Parts: sequence; structure tokens; C-alpha cells
Amino acid sequence: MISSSLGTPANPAEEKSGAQPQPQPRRSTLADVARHAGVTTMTVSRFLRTPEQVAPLTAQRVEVSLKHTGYVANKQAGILATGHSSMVAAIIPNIAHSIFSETIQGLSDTLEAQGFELLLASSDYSLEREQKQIRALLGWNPFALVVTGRHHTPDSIRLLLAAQSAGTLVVEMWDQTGSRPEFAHIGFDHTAAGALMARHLIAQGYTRLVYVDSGVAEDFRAHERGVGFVQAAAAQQGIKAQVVRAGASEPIAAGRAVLQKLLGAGSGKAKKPLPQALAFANDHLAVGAWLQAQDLRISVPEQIALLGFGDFPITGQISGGISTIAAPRFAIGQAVGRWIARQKKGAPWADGVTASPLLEPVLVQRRTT
Amino acid sequence: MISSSLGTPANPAEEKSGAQPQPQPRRSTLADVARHAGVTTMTVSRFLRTPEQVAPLTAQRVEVSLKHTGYVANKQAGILATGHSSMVAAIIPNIAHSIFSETIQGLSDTLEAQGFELLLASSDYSLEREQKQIRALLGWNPFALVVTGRHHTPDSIRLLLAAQSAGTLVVEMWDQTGSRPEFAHIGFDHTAAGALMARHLIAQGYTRLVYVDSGVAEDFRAHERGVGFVQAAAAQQGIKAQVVRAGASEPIAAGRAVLQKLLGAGSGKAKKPLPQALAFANDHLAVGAWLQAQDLRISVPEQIALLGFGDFPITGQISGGISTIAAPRFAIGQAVGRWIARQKKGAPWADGVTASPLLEPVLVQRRTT
DNA sequence: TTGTAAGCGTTATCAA
DNA sequence: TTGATAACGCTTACAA
Repeated sequence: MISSSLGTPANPAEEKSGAQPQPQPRRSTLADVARHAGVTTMTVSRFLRTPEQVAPLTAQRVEVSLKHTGYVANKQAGILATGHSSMVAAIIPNIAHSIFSETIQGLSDTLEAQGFELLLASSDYSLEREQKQIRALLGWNPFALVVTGRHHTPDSIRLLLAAQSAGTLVVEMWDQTGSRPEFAHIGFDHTAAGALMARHLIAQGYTRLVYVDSGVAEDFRAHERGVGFVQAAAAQQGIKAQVVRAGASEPIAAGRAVLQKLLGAGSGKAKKPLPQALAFANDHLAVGAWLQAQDLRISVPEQIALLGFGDFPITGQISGGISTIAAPRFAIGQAVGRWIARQKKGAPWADGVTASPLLEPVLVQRRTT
Repeated sequence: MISSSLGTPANPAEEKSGAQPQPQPRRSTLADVARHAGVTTMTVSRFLRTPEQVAPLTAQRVEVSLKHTGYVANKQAGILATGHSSMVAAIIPNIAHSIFSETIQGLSDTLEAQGFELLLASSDYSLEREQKQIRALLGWNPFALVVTGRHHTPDSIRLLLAAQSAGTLVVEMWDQTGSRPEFAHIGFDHTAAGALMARHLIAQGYTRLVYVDSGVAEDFRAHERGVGFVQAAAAQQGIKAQVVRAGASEPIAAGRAVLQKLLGAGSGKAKKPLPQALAFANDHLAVGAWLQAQDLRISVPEQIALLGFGDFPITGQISGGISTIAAPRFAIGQAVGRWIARQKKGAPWADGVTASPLLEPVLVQRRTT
């Protein structure tokens, strides 16, 4: 139900035409406050920023006028004058994915505590959209621009480099860039995470492995985990690993479908041997497969082992728990926020060379592997 | 792993002291472009906004200079000069809750398509924090400010009213305000949604009902659904309804705990009759209770019926499906975005009086009721 | 078709 | 301790 029948019309053009020529109330400015207090704008500005430099009596008058006028400082004017912005812009692939929403929550919490504000855009896993958004967000002159991952269009990279050399902090998050990073990055190595998955399954004695990749074409990190998975498996004698791709639909449903399909391929005439263990690009896929296995009365992990990625709450709550890789979703956001705050306080740019064990993915073994 | 060892230092103070006094590159401005093109800033500005008013030859030169300088328009300056902002600010209780992250996704998608940008804050379900955030966000002079729900501190309301009368659109979302709304609102009536839950359970023949409220103290909408639930039950002969409160922990775990506790209360000496049906403040709680019932081999809905709220994807995927109320999480965000876009195009402020059936919660009966 | 001048609301700087 | 003035980067309004 949408409704907005009453209240003050926001648009003066909507006022009854016969009404008094009551001027549209403006937002009050420093000048309004100053006039009311009988001082100049500078005195009010000073009171706001360095009250100790204002005489106590004046301060009182200004304070009253501030309240009276309901003054709210205009940030655009402030930023224009100082050149310093308290805004941080972030681009993530998808806000609704719990993986990124938690990162944003971590980022937002940390930044807010430090007096920053968050301008958010979601690229819907499209590098094209990301490029447009980088351009649009840079127009705000943000203190920092946070992007997800290290895959960008060439033009995006040009924009980011230019912004960085003009003083904007640029951070790539969720990913671990190679040996010669152009930008600061806070995340982990997804190839290594994929290898971790494979090694765990192998250690448990499974030999026929499948990595179920994300159905999202531009989910580069999931693809990289698949690469790491296959490489790690290939490094071992007697291990067979393949990659299949989940559907692009809702991930739990896609996970159900993948299990169904893999089982189907193992029956019929050209009977291939069934895989013994499945590693998934994310926990939602794993949950879907687990639900499907339940429905089919397939015992997990005896008949098939399942390993998720992400450690979403549900994996810990399902009976016995689904084994998974705990990805530092929230911690990455926090770390980015803290790093940005540290830079503002003038920490040297390169002080982030420390490794943080908090951001390393960790295997959480539960009942499904 | 955090690392940022290489790349261009962002802070000129970090440059090797012996280096050439290479000036920190600034972001290029209109003036830079104009100089390069041999015209004035106005010509460049015109080219950017009304290219048809610029002579073709001049336009070419300007275009080249634009590329050459890597110009990105400064939004603060633009907004200050025009007084029109393309920014929309939104405050939600929690970004990580799938309920709100989907609303934000809907809002963000719609706004972006219309050329708006989204400034986001999360209040962590605190009215105090919300008040601070309203103040902070209004400083950006947003085109519109979107808040969640209709519960705000008196000071918040004052700020919102002042902003509204100064021309900022104010929208309350997720809630259906009473008969005399101060602000536009896009959402639904949570008391009615609670009543819908009760009536459904009663229609299925259950007589001993429990509403499991959210453990979050300031989740007013969940509380209101509880009120509606109890009222609707009280209006029927022979129906007993009570409200219990879930724990404040992770909601799936809290849902498990609630079921456990309710069953415990029904055993032992002072044996109370067990409830026949449980309605939950959200689907995660319901999923938790369902998982717990599975573990205890309690048959659902025969021994106990479960009804969720939200229609999160998981409820449709669990075997047979969990009955729930489909809340228009994504649609609310879209509707808000569309409403804002319509206002920009000069639609009369009160054109939103239409009811939208898309935003009404709908009961989805599956296997658990 | 292009340019000049003034101003948006704030802060830095210097003077009183 | 306070004030005058000149920016910040852009757009509006008007002039050429």
C-alpha cells in the first residue's frame, strides 16, 4: 500500500495557487545563524569546529541561534571549501548476497564509528556497470573508493589509478592481488582457498571430486577457487577432479539441481562412477544439495560428501552441520574500514603489509565431509 | 591478508624526500579542460550538459581535452551551484538481514537506473543512532531521505519535518502509517499481517497458538505483528494465543531454542498443554524451529505447525516447504525508488495515494501448517 | 555561439 | 576574540 495523502507538500508548485505567497522555507545556512546571533558566519563556523576559540558569551548566543534555526551544515559546501571529504564509496557485486551484505555491514559499522559516510553501489556482477559506477562515485571526491575484487575493465583501472594518484584511497577487497599490486587490497587468495577445499576432501579419503562452480558468470572469485581446487587435486596421485557449473537460478534451488544432475549422470546406460565428494562455490549451493540428498535418502557423507564455502549461519544449524570454509565476510569489511580510518590519521600508506590471520579462510569440518 | 606494499603512494608526504618536487597531481577541473581546449569553462560546461549549443568544431576540441585530462565532474560543486542533488539517503536497521538487504537492492537498482546515487546508513535497530544518522545524512542535502518504519525519536521527527518542508522528500518504508501520516510511506500494515497469520492458523483448525516475537528489542514491526496476531486470535471463540520472545542470538539458533523451550514447558510436573501452532517473527526463526523438530523427530505440522514470515528462499527449498507470509522485501525498495523518481519528474506529491496490491503480504501455504 | 560576472555555503588566511 | 576577503568548482543569467 502506497500512500502519501497528507503532510506538507514538498514542492511549492503544488501549493494552492490562491494561498499566501508564503516563501518556501529554505534550509538555514551559516548566514542565517550568524544573523540571528548577531555575529558573522566565521564566528559560527568557528564555534562549530573549534569552540574553544570563541568567547563563552558569544558561544552561548551562537548555540541558541543554532538551535533556533535548526541548522544542519551543508556538506557539499564544506567539502568544496576544505577539499576533504568524509565519504567512502564502495562497489559490491550484489547487496542481497549475504556474503557481501555482511561485508558492507562490517564496513559501515567501522566507518560510521570514525565519522565517515558510505556511498554504496552494486554492480550486479557486471564489469561494465562497475566502470560506470566508478566514474559516478569518483565525482563525489570520496576519501576512499572500495571496489570488490581485482578484475576491472581497462578503463576502470585507468580511472582508479588517476584517482589514486590524485589522493583518493583505492582499496580492492575480497581478493588477494598478485605480487605487484596497483592498489591496496584486503582479502585472501581464492586459489589457495580452493586448494584448501580439495586437500581437505583428499585427506578424508575421497578420490573422485567435483567442484560445483557458481552459476554467475562474473563471479571470478568462485571460478578461481575452482582453479585452485583442480590444481591441488591434480598434484596428488589417483585423484580425479572435475568442475561443473551450477545454474544461474536461486542458489539453494541450483544446489538441489546440481546434485540431482550428478546422480542422474551416474545411472542409466553409460554409467559413470559417481563423485564421492562435492565442493561448492558457496554455502547456499551446498545447502541445496544437502536438502536434495535428504529428500532422496542419500546418506551424507557416506554416499556423498558435501563441502560448502562461506560459513553462512545455516550451515552450522542444519543437523550435524555442513562442513565449510569460513570466509571472513564481516571481518573484511571491518578491516577495510579500519585501514581507511588509519590512513586518515596519517598512517603511512604502506603500513598494511602485515598479514592478518583473521582474514585467512579456515576449514570448518562438521558432519558432511 | 592485508597488503599494500606497492603502487603509487597516495600521500605526497610519503614520497622519498630527495625526489623531484613533482607536484601532487590534482584532479582536473573544468578550468583544466577549458585551458587545454582553448575555451572558457562555460563552453566545456555547456558541452557536458547541452552539447547541441556548442559549435561542432569547438565540441570536437572540447571532447579531446576531456579525454586528455581525464576529467570527472565534481559533484559537490555541481550541487552547490544548482541546488539539485541526485543523491538519495537511506537508513535501514541492518544491512546484513536479508530482509533489508533485498529492499536496498531493489532501491539501489531502481535509483541507479534513474541516475540517483545511494547513501546508506544502518541504525542497528537503534533510534538514537537513527537520529544521528538523519542529521548526518541531511547534511548532504539529499534529494530524498528514506527511513525504515514510523518509530523515531521526537528530535528525529523534527529534523525530518524541517527537511521535508525545505524540499527534501521524506519516505518511511516498510510500514503503513496511521490515518494522518506526516510523511510519505511505502509498506504495509504489520498488525494486519499478524492477524493474517493468526487467521490462517485458526482456519487450519489449530486452537492453541503462539507468536514467537523477534528477540531484537527495537524490531517494532515484528512486535506489531504479534499484537495483530493476538488480537485476531482473541476475536475468535475458543482460541488461546500467547506471545513468547525469541533470544537475541543468531535467529536460526534462536528458533531452535524456542521450540526446545516450549516443548520443555509442556513436559515435567506442571505439564501445560503444548501449543499446536507457532507463528514466527521471521523465517529464520521458523527454519530453526523446523530443524529442531526434525532432530527431535517431531512431525510437522501434525504435532506442531510452523508459520514463518518473509518468504526467504530457504523456506521454499526445505522439503515440502515452510509455510510463510511473503513480504515484499524487494518490491518495497523498488516502489520507493520509483516513487522518488516520479517526484523528480514533477509528479504531484500526493500521487501515491494508490494502493498497490504488490506490496500486500500474502500467505504462502506449504507443508508446515 | 561564446564569454563575463555573480553566486551557491562553507572554510583558510590574514588583519583588526 | 572576531571579522573581512578570497577561495573551492561549478552553473545560472545575461551580455557580446
